Amino acid sequence: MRRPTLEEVATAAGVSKMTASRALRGARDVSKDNILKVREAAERIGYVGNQLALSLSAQHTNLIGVVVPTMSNVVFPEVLSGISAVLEGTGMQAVFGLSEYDATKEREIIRNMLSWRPAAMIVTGLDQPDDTTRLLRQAGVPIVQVMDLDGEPVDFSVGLSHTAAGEEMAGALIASGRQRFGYVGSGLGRDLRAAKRKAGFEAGLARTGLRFLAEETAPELSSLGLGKRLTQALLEREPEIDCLYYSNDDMAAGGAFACMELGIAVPSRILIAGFNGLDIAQALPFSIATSYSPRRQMGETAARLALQAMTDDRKTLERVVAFTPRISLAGE
Amino acid sequence: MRRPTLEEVATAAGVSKMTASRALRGARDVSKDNILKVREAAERIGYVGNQLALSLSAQHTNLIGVVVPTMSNVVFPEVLSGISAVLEGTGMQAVFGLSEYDATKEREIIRNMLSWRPAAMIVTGLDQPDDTTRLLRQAGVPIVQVMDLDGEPVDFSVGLSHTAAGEEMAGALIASGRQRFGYVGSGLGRDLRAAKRKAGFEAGLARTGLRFLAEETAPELSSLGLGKRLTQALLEREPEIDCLYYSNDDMAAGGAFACMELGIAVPSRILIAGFNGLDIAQALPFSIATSYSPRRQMGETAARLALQAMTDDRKTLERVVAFTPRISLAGE
DNA sequence: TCCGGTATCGATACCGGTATCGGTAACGTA
DNA sequence: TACGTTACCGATACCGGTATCGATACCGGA
Repeated sequence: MRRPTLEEVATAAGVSKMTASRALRGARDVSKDNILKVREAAERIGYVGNQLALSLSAQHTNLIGVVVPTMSNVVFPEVLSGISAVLEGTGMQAVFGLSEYDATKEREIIRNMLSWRPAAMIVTGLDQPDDTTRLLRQAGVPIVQVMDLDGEPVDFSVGLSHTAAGEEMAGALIASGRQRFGYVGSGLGRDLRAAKRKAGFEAGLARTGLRFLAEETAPELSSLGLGKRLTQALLEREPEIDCLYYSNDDMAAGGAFACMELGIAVPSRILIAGFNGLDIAQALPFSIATSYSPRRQMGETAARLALQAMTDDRKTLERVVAFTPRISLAGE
Repeated sequence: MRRPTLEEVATAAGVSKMTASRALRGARDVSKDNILKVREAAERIGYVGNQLALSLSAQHTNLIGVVVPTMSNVVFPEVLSGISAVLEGTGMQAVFGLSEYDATKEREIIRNMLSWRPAAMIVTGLDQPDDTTRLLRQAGVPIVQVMDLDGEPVDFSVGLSHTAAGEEMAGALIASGRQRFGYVGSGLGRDLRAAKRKAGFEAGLARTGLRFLAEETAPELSSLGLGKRLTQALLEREPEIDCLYYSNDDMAAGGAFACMELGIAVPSRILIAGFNGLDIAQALPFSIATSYSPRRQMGETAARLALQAMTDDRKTLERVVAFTPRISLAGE
């Protein structure tokens, strides 16, 4: 049971394939009579056009390839959401792929996507290995690298500097009087942006001669549960801490829960600082510090940039779109 | 600057297109010498195969279309994650689409995807309008409907009964001694599964002659912040409530935060019940009730089923894969 | 020397659309 | 009547791969 082809629609309508094609596309040079006949025939036999043939013939697709590392951190679904919203109604279609923070897997996904001849690609981060970068460069379509700024983009980058974000958070926390810092992290080594924030934070501490008095990290990806466990472990080892920096808000919220269970006042006794500005950081009944990252907006901007680069002259577009995360210490 | 074609690789290697094709695919009937020459040429000029031509020729693709309503509820990213994991290494590629809980948008996405001739489709829920169902049925490929069971699947359904889940939660809460119930919901009218849970819960209450004493709902999608606001509003109107049922765990956790701020003991004074069994329901420093839904597992099962139905005889496969959510009142 | 088998290669057709271009019919006008 | 214009239609080529099948070269054995 094969799907009906345009040829079959044409036969059913008693016209040629070419006339049927024109009729369905609303092209000119078709009589009203035939338009009706073809539409009716197509409807009747349930014809659905074949993008494979169309795209092969037209030498381009309406596909935009999007690669993100994971879905288990809400920021990426939000980026996808922003991309999807901008593409809505443009006739473009996003194709998603998950790299699981694995460079090899990422390259295979990108190669796979490129074999579909997408009109543009949006990938996460700037830290791809050289062979992946070459692949992207040779694709001959606009490449937008999203989420990060610390590095050199293939074509365009849309994001924020995680190094700077970490450093500024450190500065703000020191300015607020904190002195004994600890770090709780997850998935370092894989999550390069979290690692950049940590490095930036440490640089910020170093400016006033400070450093982390304790660290607790795990290779797993971030989660509330992990943040809670690692925080408990860290506070047991080093109870004198007065400020904890986390790899992100999920971990930080978990840490906040740990403090609640231990009866530790937040933020008076221990200040908890994360990254992202998730919903949870605001809804919590007490304040935790965070940097608001405009995830959805970055997705939207990346998609818009990709669309522009497809049509406009690429040279006239800004190569780098920088966002600055707003730091909040007070939970608002 | 067009991408190089197989023809160009062949010319560069000094062989015919056909030999080049065979060499790159590792097919037989090519000399070792030519294999090397073609591989080298392809590598040198950065050849990437063209899936459009391949799939058009082969009359099938390696695409699996996946449609979910939103990314702003973590359960869907998790389903996607499960699908993606199962497809990993099978050569199949997932293509995602977001319907935003809009039936018209959903139909357009499905039509769009079908025009790419996917090898299977995975869509959310069983409540598509008739024209969408017809579209799916006529596609001639395996259709897996995921997340829900209350309805008749086109081919296969993988999920749980939300009606039953609501009803059972009501029973469990009544059995635990609660009597004055309230409901806090979001996105009803759009989120049909949340509506089913509510209806089931009400049926469960009705069995012992009970009903919701107060409801607070909003058309927006669920979020922690919304759950918090609606809970505050509801408790102001109806402070005598001793149990609140929520459309899901996001909302419930928001409600829990609202109670904390109001100094209301949870669960002793008010029991809070959600749905999904999210991470947050466990990490919270006090217990909230929830039904654990195996989101990732449903995604995995749906993907596996799609793969099987593509190869095996469809008739031998179970049409319905049912999961039963485990209810937890105690936060574990 | 001749023959069958094996290894290797390439010409051709085809997948299902659309661009292109030439053809036909109808009509108005000189 | 002859001709140009307009409206409409369809045959053909092409996009970039692979399946198929026939061709060629080489080898060993009779």
